[in-house]
Amino acid sequence: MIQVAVVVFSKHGYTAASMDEIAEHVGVSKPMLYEYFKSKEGLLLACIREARAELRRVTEQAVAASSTGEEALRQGLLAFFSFIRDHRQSWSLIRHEANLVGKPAEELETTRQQQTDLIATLMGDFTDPETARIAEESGLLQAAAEFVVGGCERLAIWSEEREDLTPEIVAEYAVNLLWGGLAQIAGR
Amino acid sequence: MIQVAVVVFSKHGYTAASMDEIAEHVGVSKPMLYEYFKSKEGLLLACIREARAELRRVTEQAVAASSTGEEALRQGLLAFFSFIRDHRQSWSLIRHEANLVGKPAEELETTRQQQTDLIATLMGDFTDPETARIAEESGLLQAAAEFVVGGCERLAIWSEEREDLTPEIVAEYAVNLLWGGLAQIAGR
DNA sequence: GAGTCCACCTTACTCGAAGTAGGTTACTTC
DNA sequence: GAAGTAACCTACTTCGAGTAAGGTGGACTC
Repeated sequence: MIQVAVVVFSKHGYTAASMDEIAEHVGVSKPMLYEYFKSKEGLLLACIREARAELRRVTEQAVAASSTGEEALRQGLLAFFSFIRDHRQSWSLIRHEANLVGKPAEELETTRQQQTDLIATLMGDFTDPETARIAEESGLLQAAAEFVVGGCERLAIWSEEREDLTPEIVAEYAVNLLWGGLAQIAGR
Repeated sequence: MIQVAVVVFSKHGYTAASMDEIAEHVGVSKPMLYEYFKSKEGLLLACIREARAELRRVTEQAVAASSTGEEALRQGLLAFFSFIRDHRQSWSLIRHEANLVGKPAEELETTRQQQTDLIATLMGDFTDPETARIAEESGLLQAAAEFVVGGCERLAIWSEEREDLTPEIVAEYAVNLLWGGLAQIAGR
């Protein structure tokens, strides 16, 4: 049911997708959709929740299987970019979650926060304690995590239409950039 | 006229905003809006175009006034974060441009590309020629630019609800992260 | 085994907002 | 002053989100 909705939403976009169409594809009548998911927004929310949960699962798994900090970073990113490649529709929904405005989106913020928290603690783990404490207090750790997430999302969108780029290559780019910084690229 | 629309769109969100309301606030009738901007999407598009143009103006100006690469980076980011702080509504629209799905958004991609191109050439400028050539060929330069843009957007969203953070501080965070990389934070 | 309840599902509606048809005013041009 | 036209409005159509009210079948009571 949610799967069907994901397909329709990602095909036409949230606004253009009609509940009637979804209902028909599911093989059920419209009031049923409203029974299960309160509203059109509710349905979209459920879809996004599902997609995010799946994304979270694969990245956490990848991270957990790593030993060093740098490897965790690389594996996590690789899992992320691979997910994008293999689940375009889910990814499309996650990207467009901004269509939800106001209160209902707050629950999603929680999910997102979990994502950044994962990265933040990850970074905290492989940082020496004193530096980590300072970074944490200033909010720098959170900021860095947010930055990583945003950068990767954008990178994923960019790489979508470049078929010569495998998830491995993109993850490699991201790791290099992140780990070494621009100073390295600049050669200084 | 566009200004009014920006206010309404950013207040209720694209879907919830009604053309009637906008028309009334403007002091004109609905068909007029359709005369000038083809459709609701068209109106939103015009608003976003306007907002993006303004954003682009201030960042380019900041970059042009800088001499070294690192300073250009810092000043550009500062201009960006200041813009966000001072033009919440415009920023809100830019963030939600994803509401436009399909063809009309292509024109926006162009604008966005200009933004990343600016960053890419900027980075190319302060990189030694040989390194730059290699980076360019592999697409790394573009990738880095995309990453920067995405990271900053996310960072901007995050910093919006933290009033203790001035644009200066956030820009500083971003510069440090970008320039030095995570390795620096990790203390290794 | 007839009556009653209830979960599940449908058809057929309301209502609000996007988009449009066609008319009106007022101003320019010859 | 008639013809044309630009700018604008009122009043409509259309479409889709959300809902009301009713029907069907199975389980449960006595």
